[in-house]
Amino acid sequence: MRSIMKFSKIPAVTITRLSIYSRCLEALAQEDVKIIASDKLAQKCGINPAQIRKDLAYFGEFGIRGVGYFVKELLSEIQRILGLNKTWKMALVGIGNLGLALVAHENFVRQGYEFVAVFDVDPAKVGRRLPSGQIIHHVDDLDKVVKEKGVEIGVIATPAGKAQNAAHRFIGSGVKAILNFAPIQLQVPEGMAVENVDFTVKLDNLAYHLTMAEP
Amino acid sequence: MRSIMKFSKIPAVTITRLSIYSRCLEALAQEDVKIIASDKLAQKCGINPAQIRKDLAYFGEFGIRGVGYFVKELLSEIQRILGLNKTWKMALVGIGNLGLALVAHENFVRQGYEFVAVFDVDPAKVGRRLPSGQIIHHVDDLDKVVKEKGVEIGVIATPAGKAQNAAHRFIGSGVKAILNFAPIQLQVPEGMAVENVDFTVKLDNLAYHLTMAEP
DNA sequence: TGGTGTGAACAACTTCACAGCG
DNA sequence: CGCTGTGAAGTTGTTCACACCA
Repeated sequence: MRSIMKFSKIPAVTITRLSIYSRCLEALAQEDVKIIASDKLAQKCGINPAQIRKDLAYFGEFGIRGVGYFVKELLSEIQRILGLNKTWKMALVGIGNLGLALVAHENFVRQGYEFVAVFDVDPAKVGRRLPSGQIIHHVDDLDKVVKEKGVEIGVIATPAGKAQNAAHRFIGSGVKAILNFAPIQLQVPEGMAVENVDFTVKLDNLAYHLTMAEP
Repeated sequence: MRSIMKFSKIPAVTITRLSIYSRCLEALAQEDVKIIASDKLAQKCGINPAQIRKDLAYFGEFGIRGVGYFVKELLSEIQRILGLNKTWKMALVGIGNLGLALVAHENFVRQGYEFVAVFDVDPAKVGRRLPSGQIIHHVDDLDKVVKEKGVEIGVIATPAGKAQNAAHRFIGSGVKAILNFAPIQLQVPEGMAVENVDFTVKLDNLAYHLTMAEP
């Protein structure tokens, strides 16, 4: 049964947790841990051990009964499942403070993600070259550049008011996945994957928690 | 029954959605929309209308049957529920690209969040003043400064390897809420609220989606 | 009349508990 | 023996459908 995927509706959260497992396993591999049981891994991730086993079971049987999981092997299986055995090409729209920070962020490259193109509308920025090497294109050229470079994931780091427009450009250019940092609910057609990175929402959660915890 | 909270275990996701509703309502208020029905609001948020009504019902009765909700009134009710009728004081650890972008991000202030202190370990940075006015303190002074300034929310924007240490500092200083940008699962004591802002995980979700959608 | 508020049905996800295997 | 893999039980969250009221 090994490595046979049972596509019986995998919960969305399972994928998120796989990503977390892979992180913990990377740390373990670095500490030279060879084998780990679901209980220990669970503790490290703050997740129930049965949950881990169930999540993995959607994709195959990766453990050894009575023993646990080989750290390196499990890590590479998870990375394969997530599609991290290739480099994903990303394009960024919005070269503000946040956009710059994202392009400069070395975590992406280490993880198999790469910014191959960047865009803005500001004429003062267009044509300039970033420290990381990319030339800033005008958003009007997005369609052309995205197709030329084979961009697969669009990243939006514009102000909220410009985000939907940026999304439209990506949609038109055939990009099928968007990572959205703007605090707005994007309207996209069926089949388009959108993930929101939304610190305002997270902060509101904390504010609520603190307000409730008051005496 | 108006304004009476029925603390009967409110789902965590409800709070997240309230934050999204408040955003949509802000946009509607700006477009001078006075009244909105749950169906329309649902469409704008990409959420089921019954879900919206149920979420609101946890906190009171804010609508008028046969009519809908007064936009401004509902907005201010939600903001009150979330605890946004005050300014929350935040401290940031880690003045890298991301940290700088966060401090410069004007969205926070507009929303009632303010960075009152910033920290780093780099001697070359400590003592300098940011464009936004804050002096960079050494992390060793975190406890003192946090108490002096009455910091309520800690923000971690360090590399993964330094994040747990930063968390420990915040824990020791009495801060009860952490917004964590580092790609690591923080270990914190009971009663501490942690929210992770995790774009690597979000990207992995997109990568998985794209991999599955392949022919 | 038309949309809210809500019990009741449904769906999704999590945890338990233990058979089964290395 | 000990830990995985997994059905079954439990829990949590979502949607339906309609009574009820402005």
